[in-house]
Amino acid sequence: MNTYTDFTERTVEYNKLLSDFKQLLKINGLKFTIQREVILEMLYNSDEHLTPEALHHLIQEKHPELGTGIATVYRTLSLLEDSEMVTSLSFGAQGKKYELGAKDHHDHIICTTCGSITEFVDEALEQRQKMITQELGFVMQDHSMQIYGVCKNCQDQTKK
Amino acid sequence: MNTYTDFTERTVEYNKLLSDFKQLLKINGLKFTIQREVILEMLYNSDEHLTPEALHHLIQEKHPELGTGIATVYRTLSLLEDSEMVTSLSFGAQGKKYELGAKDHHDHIICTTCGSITEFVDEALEQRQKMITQELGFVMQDHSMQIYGVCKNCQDQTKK
DNA sequence: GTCGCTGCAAAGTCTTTGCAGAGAG
DNA sequence: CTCTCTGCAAAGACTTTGCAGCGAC
Repeated sequence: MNTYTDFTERTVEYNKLLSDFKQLLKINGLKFTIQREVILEMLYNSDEHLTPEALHHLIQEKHPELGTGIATVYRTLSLLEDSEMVTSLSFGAQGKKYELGAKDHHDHIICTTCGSITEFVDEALEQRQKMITQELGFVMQDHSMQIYGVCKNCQDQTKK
Repeated sequence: MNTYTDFTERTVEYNKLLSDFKQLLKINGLKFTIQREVILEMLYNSDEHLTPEALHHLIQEKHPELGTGIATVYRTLSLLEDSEMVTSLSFGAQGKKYELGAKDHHDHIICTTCGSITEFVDEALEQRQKMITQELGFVMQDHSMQIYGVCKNCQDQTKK
């Protein structure tokens, strides 16, 4: 699981991520373990926004031999979040969901019927946010935006 | 605590809110209790965004004779949230904060140093959000936006 | 070898629920 | 009077922590 021999664009991207992670660990005198790699890999390969529990299930499924504990998942997510390699999202429901932070900045639109999360980017919105922040005398560090609605799919479902 | 005899603008507004609440309770065959009124009142009189626990403390402080339980606070907040009279905000930290939903729509800018929450409204942002939602084929129900940064106050503190 | 990491289980938080008595309508 | 509410305490859900053995470096 450690080394890829084919170099599609995706694996190149993943390898960069992985080496960043290793770098990060080294700098802080931390160790690179199979569990940590698997967690990163799962986050990378999932298009979903995962809860710690969902992530744990996924790992149990794909790598049952590791017997990874939920505590390790939490610990690694904290580590990754502190290092800004993943971002946590907290919506109305309880619990957080995590996504890889390496992706470009984007916002989220959440379907209140099926719970799916779609990402989008809008430059006009970004610009406007910067302006507002300045007007209010803040120094902006980050921002997040969520729109809640009903997605095309669920609208169609209802019509049937 | 039940009846105000002066009619400043603020109490008029509060009385409207209160009668809406009573209306809501009546429609659903629920009862109007002192505890429920106090919770609404505290939410109305607080400019803060309150956690259930903070709200509970506040109530204990202002109306210790009621001995209001935390469970009642949670139950009432759920009730109010279901009825869309209050809105819950969940940020990165754990736990939710609540605010009265009767206020006009607005977004939040949160100081990552002192934790204070400032509200703002921006029409351009609102418009843009509507457009995006349409483009993505969603029917918009709601949205929320948070900007994280350092407020003027905390910037000044740091300089000293 | 050393010292951080891991799984497990126990301990914490925060929130919800069951129950019997209190109280609104 | 009836049926909902309430406070209390117990139970739940989700996270964090302590510890002894394991494993990366």
